[in-house]
Amino acid sequence: MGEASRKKARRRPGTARGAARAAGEARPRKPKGAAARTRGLPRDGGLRRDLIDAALELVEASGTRGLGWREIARRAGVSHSAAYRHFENKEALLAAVAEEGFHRLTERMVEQVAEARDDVASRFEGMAVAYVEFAAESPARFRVMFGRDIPDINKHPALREAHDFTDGLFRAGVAQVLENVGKGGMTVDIDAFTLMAWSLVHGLASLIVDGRVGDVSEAAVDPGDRVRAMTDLIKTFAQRPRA
Amino acid sequence: MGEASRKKARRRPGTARGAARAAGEARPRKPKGAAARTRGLPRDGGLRRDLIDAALELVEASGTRGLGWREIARRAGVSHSAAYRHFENKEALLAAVAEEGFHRLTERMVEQVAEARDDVASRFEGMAVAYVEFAAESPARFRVMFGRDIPDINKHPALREAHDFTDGLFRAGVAQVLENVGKGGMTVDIDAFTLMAWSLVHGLASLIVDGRVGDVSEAAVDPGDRVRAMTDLIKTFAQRPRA
DNA sequence: TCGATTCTGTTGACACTGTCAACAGGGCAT
DNA sequence: ATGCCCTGTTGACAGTGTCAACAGAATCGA
Repeated sequence: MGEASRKKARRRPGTARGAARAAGEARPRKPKGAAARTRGLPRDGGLRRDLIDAALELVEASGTRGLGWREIARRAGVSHSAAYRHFENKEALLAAVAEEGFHRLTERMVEQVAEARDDVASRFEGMAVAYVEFAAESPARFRVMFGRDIPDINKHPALREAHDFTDGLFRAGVAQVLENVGKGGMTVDIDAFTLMAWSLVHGLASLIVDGRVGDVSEAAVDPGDRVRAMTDLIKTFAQRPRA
Repeated sequence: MGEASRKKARRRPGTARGAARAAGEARPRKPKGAAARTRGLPRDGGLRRDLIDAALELVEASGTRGLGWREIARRAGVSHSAAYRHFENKEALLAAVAEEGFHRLTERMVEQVAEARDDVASRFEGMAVAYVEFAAESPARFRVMFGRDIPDINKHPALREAHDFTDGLFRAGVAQVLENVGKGGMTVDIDAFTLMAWSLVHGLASLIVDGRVGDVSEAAVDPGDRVRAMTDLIKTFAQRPRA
């Protein structure tokens, strides 16, 4: 393994493209006209959708490790590398998967809040239940959303937006809780409080996703029940008699 | 992509080995004598160690995604596939990396506890600080330890043991806290309480590792300070005047 | 209406990966 | 001394992500 200078320095015959290109949407040619949306073959509604759906299925089934363009393309009924007309690279596809994940998570949080009793504690509990249940049901997707398959979320504006929306929803809920519970002349840093709440919820979700809870015996405890057990615990301490 | 039956069904000419083999240590030949430790070339102390060290460096530097046998082997001064005399496969190598991670984490927790003031709250805070600081300093290693690069920890007994030891340490600390704080006739489920504490700590660590906290302005808050801010917050609520 | 342009998909290639079989030499026990 | 086993090398194979070159179809500008 000594001998420097092997058979490197091939490739890149003509142009010098491919070197610097944003990880954005698809391969650009020329922005020019603004109406470049419904060109080319109709293809029943867009290959892009099909590719995302196929990727979603595969990610759910076997995680992000065994996810390959060839299999995705096969499921979508096209040849490999067709996907490169719709996604810059694999990371861009995963960003789309993550984006859909945040949309779904937001939906679930809104649902749970709507179903909750009309007090801030119940509403927050609803969001936490939605968060953890979502993670438990779609662990691989959850990992794509929060893991390092997408090293820099800022390179994917749509994903960034979806993330921020979910984030804002959660923060608003936490702020309400704090407002409601924080009487009594205490001054608490809202950011620190939010981070604590998020850590609690995200931590439980992560531990479930990574298979760290429920090793033996009790088999499968409902994730929602775990969250409720936690909030009950907090209430117990909040209402405990003074020492 | 049509035409079934391509040029498959090659390989596997002679023996039928490689089919069923545990994901344990290295390629077994015959356990036989118990003294098979210092055979072959001396190689300054074992290639296995060098491989783990090289893998550690690379994992820290660029995560588990760009981790390749060839580069690892090059750093260790051997040829690719030499590693297969010491590790069943890549997962086994990662398991070794994770195992070392748990050992290191345990060390740090013990250190912090030793340095802490002599009350249970401080000792627990010390463990939490160790946990989160470790994650922040070695995010890639933390991910290997808790992520899904190793799908089933039970296939790696040494890793399982290291994990369980750390886990036990943490649980013992939480149990002490509960014992100390749980006066007042309340009955709390110790498992639920432990899970809550672990979720809080692990959640903060995960959020930091995945770059979810500290997006703007405040740049780099010390992870230990974040933990202390959290425990202070909890104390504030624990000691708040009754409503 | 018609040619030019631009999308979108296919084909085939390249560099690179994990893993394995076949081989080779050194150290150990017999 | 002999033979076995350990540990390393070499070279291969199947499979990966990505790209260049090509080809048909839909649209736009004239």
